Amino acid sequence: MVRGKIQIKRIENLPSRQITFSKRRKGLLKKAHELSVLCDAQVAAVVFSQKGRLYDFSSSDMQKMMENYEIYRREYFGTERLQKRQYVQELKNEMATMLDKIEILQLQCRSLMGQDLDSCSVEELKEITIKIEKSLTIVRSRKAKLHEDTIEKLKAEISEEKEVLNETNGLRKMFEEPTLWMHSRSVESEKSGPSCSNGNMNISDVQTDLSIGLPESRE
Amino acid sequence: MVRGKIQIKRIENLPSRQITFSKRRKGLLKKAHELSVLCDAQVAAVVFSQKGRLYDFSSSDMQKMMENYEIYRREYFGTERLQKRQYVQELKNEMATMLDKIEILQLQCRSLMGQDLDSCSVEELKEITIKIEKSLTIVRSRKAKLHEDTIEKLKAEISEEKEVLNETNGLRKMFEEPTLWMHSRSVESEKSGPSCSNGNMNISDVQTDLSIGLPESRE
DNA sequence: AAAGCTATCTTTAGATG
DNA sequence: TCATCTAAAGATAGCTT
Repeated sequence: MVRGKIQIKRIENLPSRQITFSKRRKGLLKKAHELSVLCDAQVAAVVFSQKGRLYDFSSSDMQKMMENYEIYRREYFGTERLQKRQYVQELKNEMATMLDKIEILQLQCRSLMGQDLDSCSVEELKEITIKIEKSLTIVRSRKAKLHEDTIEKLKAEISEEKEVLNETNGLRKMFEEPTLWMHSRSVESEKSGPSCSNGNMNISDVQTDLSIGLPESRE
Repeated sequence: MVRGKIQIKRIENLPSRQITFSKRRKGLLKKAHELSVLCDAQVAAVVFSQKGRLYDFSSSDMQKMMENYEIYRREYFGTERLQKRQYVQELKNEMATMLDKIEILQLQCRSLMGQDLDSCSVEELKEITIKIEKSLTIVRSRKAKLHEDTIEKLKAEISEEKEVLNETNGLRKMFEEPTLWMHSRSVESEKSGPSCSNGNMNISDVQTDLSIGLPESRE
């Protein structure tokens, strides 16, 4: 029996829920009917079960009811149906604009592709020629730029490889002819600047001489 | 107090009816809410007072609810509104197609005008170049054709003028050196035939000699 | 007019058939 | 699944404030 009052939250037990649905649904529609009769009011109630079955009550024609609803909403919350008509109109306007745009673009494209020239005057043809030549210039310069970039990259790669090679050679020399390498190395570092991350520190700044005698000031 | 159970029929007493309306209306909407929560169902209730005031409850979007209702009932209802919605959908689809078209055309135009090339590979640039060069060829040949036509026309005009000039010169000569002219003219007319609109009548056919004496037959 | 009271009616949760 | 039962919960008619 009904011991405590139930809380209004989803009934998890499916059979219970179905039973309750059936009972309360019937109750709701009955109440709707009673309200409509007692108070001479327009009442509609619509219920969909979870399975999508429809149960409804309407004191008058449901369609009229819904139209009234929309009219009411239009007055208070903006002009839903009116807006819909305006909306359709706007869509159509937009489409007209788009059609124009498409036509213009198509003409432009065609003229750029040398189509539909029959109606063009010499002057117009000149203009088109100039346009196309400009495009050609732009595309060619872009292509040239790409080629240059590629060449630059390749050059960079090659010089890098050379450097690695030089270093390897240098190392080999260092072992094969130590004195000669030291000399060439110091000359090279004068040209290309410091190569250490430390900046001011340079191989040639490091005193590698062996001095014997009294200390002297270094500069 | 509540003596006997009430009968479900219109309450004639206005204040009573209004009070009952207020109370039962609240009750109905509450029940609708409870049903929707307890049974996880879609529930909507709409109530219009006699004065036309609206009170409603909907477990989900009322608009959707009504759409569902219409879909469910479309066998019984006319399909007017549904069709309208489909129409809007169709318009939207068409617009989407048009937008795509515009985009494609714009890209085409831009590429033909040498814009937006940053993302193009050398291969693509080559293709574009070829396209543009083709266009240029077409436009130039069209221009050349127009020029040729113009030249043709001018030539024709000139030769016509020349003819007129010749004729004028001829007339002048006729007056300046009649005999000489008559000779050359008759020779010429043998070649080119009659030039008068009258056909068989020719200037040289007109007897301009002054003859004195008896008439003689002419041939 | 709106809000509260309360006796009584109505609904309905849970059980049972 | 479905109807029926039952008592608590809930709704509310008529009243009061």
